[in-house]
Amino acid sequence: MRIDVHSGMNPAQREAIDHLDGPLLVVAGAGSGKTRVITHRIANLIQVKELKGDRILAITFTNKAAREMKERVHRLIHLQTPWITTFHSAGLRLLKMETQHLGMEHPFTILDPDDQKKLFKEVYKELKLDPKVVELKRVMHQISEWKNQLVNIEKHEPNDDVSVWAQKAAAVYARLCHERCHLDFDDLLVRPVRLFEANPDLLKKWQERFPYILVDEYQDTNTAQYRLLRLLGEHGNICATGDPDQAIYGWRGADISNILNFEKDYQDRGVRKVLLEQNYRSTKVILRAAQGVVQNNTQRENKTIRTDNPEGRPLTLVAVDDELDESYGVAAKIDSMARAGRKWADFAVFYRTNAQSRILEDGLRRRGIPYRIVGGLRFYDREEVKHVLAWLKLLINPADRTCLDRVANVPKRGLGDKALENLYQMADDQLVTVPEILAQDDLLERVAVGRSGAPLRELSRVWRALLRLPQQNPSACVLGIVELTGLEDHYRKAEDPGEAADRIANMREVITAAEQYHSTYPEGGLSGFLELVSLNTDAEAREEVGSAQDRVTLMTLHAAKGLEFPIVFVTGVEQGVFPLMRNGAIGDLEEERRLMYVGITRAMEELFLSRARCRMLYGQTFHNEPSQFLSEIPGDCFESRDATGRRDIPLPTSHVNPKLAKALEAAKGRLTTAAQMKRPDAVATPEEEYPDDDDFIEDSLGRIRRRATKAGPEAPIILASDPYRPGERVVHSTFGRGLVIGCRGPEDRRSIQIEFDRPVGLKELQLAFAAGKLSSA
DNA sequence: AAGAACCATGTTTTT
DNA sequence: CATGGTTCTT
Repeated sequence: MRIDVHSGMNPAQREAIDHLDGPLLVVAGAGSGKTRVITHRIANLIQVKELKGDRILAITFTNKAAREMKERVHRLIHLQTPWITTFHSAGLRLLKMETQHLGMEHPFTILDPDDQKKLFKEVYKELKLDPKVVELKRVMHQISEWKNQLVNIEKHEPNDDVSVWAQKAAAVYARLCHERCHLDFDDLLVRPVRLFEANPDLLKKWQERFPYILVDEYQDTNTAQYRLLRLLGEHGNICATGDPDQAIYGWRGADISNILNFEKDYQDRGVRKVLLEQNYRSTKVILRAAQGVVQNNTQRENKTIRTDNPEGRPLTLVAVDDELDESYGVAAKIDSMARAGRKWADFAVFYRTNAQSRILEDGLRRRGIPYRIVGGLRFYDREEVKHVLAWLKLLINPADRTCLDRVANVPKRGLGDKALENLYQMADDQLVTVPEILAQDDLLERVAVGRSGAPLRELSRVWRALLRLPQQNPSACVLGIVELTGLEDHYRKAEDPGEAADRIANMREVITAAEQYHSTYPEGGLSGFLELVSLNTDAEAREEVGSAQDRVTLMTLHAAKGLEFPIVFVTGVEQGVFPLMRNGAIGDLEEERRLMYVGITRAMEELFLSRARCRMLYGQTFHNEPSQFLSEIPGDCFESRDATGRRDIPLPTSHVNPKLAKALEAAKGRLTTAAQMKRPDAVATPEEEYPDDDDFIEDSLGRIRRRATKAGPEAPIILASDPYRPGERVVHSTFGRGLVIGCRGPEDRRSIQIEFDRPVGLKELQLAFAAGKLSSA
């Protein structure tokens, strides 16, 4: 039996979507059920065509989207094995199955962006290129761009300085990658294309392997992705969905003309096109706002979205003083709506750049609102986790010098650049890998001489212990690494006891992840686990498990695509921030505008937009005008209007200058909570919630300044052995009188922070040293 | 070789 | 401001 896609479709639309063979293009506005079309098609291919699930290739852009799609398909039909993945992990899987065509000596490992940068530093060294002459980033970016555009770099005619060097660097980089059996992210797309182009039989095999291909977010495909699809999808059974108005990845090479040319590309295969304009997600007001913004784009196919949903509550525009007020305001509003019965998970807070998230987090934390951040600093990007993974990679690929570099001297064993250089020299001379040297006594003894002898033998001991780990059991390997390499001990000794616990907990998380992987895929082994974590897919999955709890979601506007939330806050809606300007120029205004469109259309019921009049950005305060996009939203979308068409409606901010109020209150020696100050009419908020809200101090000139507000959960941890407590007055024989802020660091190297009276100011002293000079005041 | 202290430098968005 | 790189000191 066939599964119905959507009751709201007209017969023509339904006919086109029900027709499973041949090319189909679904151009659909936000919230119109694109993904639903794909998932239902997958289900129907399996049910109606009686196709085996693994003959279907369904591609999305983010791991999140892939996972959601999998879940949806699984709900529709319970047996399932389609390849539902991102382009990158599809490429990785394919390359792993065709490794022999890559001509590498060892199983390859994926270079994470951090290691990639380190590798480029080596490239620079080899080329004797000074990073001041040509920026590393630029060269890396240029090469990545070439790869994604499928440019033949060797034959490319460089047209400026950067590309001259990039071309040279690319050659060295490629050689190093080959020697060390590395693939980078771009390779995961490019190498399959190259393999298929060079090997028609192989291509044929994979074309037959996947007689049906489905692609979501086709507007975001870049040249390499497009080419891969053209090659694999030559049979014409390709279904693409997308929305040109949501093309937001131009900066990484996505080419909107791919979707615009779809019909032409598949003309001879009887291409069908369906336009879906019915929105099932948002209220009418929200859609009017979205439409109002996006229709200012000139490069755009005319398309409107409409909905049968109710008119809904008007949008709210909030103008606040600065980013701190913004975070308070957002948190206060969420808090009050939650008191009125909303779940935390109903809320999402969006921002243009990741840097904005920290203060918003602080605001939520201060009110004790549970939240989760999507993206940003990821689990697998943490140093301690990377160290663990580096050892894992080394077990798989002994040629991975990049990983060896990372961990050889962690914890400090006394292995410096010189010692490693000798080791590499030896490996090159003997045509062996470094791990082989470490595993063989005769080779080891030849290099373990002089000062680095003992450290090298220690490294060898570690490596030999690791070699005994059972590679078919990833969690045993991770556990072994954490314990045998000394990483655990190393981090236990970290300066800050809290940090030490965090890092060790993170490494334990990797063990748990490996355990989970092992129980789900018993055959996957170490390399299967690595495959998963290299693309961060696992981190996202666990993130998602955590979010089954009720939490507010924080994320960038980019990360928000494809999602929906009842209540959405778009923050930092200021000229310069959104649209983002750098060097005084907006990169691509129309793309920024599409990003705004994406943001607005995530909201199902209510939308709040906020802007700060001034905002601190890398140490400087900027005064920002309202975003131009605000004036593009029709005035009648807002709550009330004045002569200019709209009014900033102060949300939780009172008209009292908060700084002044704060200073006055502080002078009286009483604490005022943010809630009392900014929401005089609000439900009384217990003062205990903001015990450390005294974030204003008077500086030496008598001005009122905001103190760095790193308060909250990072409140100083007090040890029993600390001689003084925060808040105590002390006298120092040199610096005079002062107020103890707190103590920190491990017990044997504990330090004390004291705010000394003017003019000395804040100082941090080693307790061991300073104790004799301190006494209670 | 390791750590502290200094300076410079530059900032989207993601796989 | 925060990160990274460099130089200086031990």
